[in-house]
Amino acid sequence: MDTEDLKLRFRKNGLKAVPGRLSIVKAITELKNHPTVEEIIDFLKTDNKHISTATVYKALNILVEKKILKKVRTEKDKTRYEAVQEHHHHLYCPESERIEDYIDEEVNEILEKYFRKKKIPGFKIEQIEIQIIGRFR
Amino acid sequence: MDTEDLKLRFRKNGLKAVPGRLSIVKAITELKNHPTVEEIIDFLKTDNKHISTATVYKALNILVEKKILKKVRTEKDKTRYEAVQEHHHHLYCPESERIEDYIDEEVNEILEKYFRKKKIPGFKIEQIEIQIIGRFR
DNA sequence: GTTCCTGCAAAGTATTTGCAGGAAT
DNA sequence: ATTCCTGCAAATACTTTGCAGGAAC
Repeated sequence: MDTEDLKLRFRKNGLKAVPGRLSIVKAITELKNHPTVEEIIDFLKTDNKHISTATVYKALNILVEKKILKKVRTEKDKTRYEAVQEHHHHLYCPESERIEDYIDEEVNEILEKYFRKKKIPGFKIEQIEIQIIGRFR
Repeated sequence: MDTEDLKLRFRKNGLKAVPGRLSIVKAITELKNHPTVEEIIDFLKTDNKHISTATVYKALNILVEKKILKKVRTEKDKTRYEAVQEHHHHLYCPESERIEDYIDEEVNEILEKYFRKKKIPGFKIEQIEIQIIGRFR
């Protein structure tokens, strides 16, 4: 994610382009692993960027609200975060707690087509997300 | 879920068929709404069954481990629980935090067939769960 | 200059743990 | 008899909040 794009995106959402927020989003995109708050802070520490826990939490909440980030939750306690990008799904291994993005236009089309035909009474579908549970080898 | 069946299931898993556990699983099946711990305790209170928070948490963790219950997590903080039954998916409305089970053999078959053909390199699929996000009306 | 961000410490909520007594096997 | 469950209170883990100073607009 390009820094200037990101700044624009912040401003479009009425957010100031402050270093804290920028570095948080950059950390999440660079880490890739759907990091926890702890992992984000550690990453920034390694980068010699100090940022307090409270600031990270505050920034994360705002960014989720503005749909720049998204929460990812597993059966474990800690919330993980990812940068919102194209429509994607997750490969998840409960044992290692590893999560990978899974992008597959074909399956999207199949599901979209299926649910266009097969309506669910009383429910308006906005998005479909698949969680593919298994093991990495 | 029948009480005797449940007791058998407990014993098969090396768990004692104690009242606490029985009433918790019954509460979850009767509540249907993927209840939180608080909702489970409130439900039991109404039933004049007192049970301490710690006991509920301990029981829930054991039952999840033994695969009699399952955690259901949303972007909100509180963990919700459901009784494990047939393979199903979730309709989820973030606004109302309402979750409904969605059972659809047809979509299971479509996905199964699709992923039998289309392998994901380095990943062994065990289960596929769809989260259908939208709004109830 | 105004509004919003940042950090610290304190508070809040959800969940876990240790231990002593009690119930199921 | 043994093993495991139950409840209480205390502890822990994660996240939020209030406030004062500082940075972006």
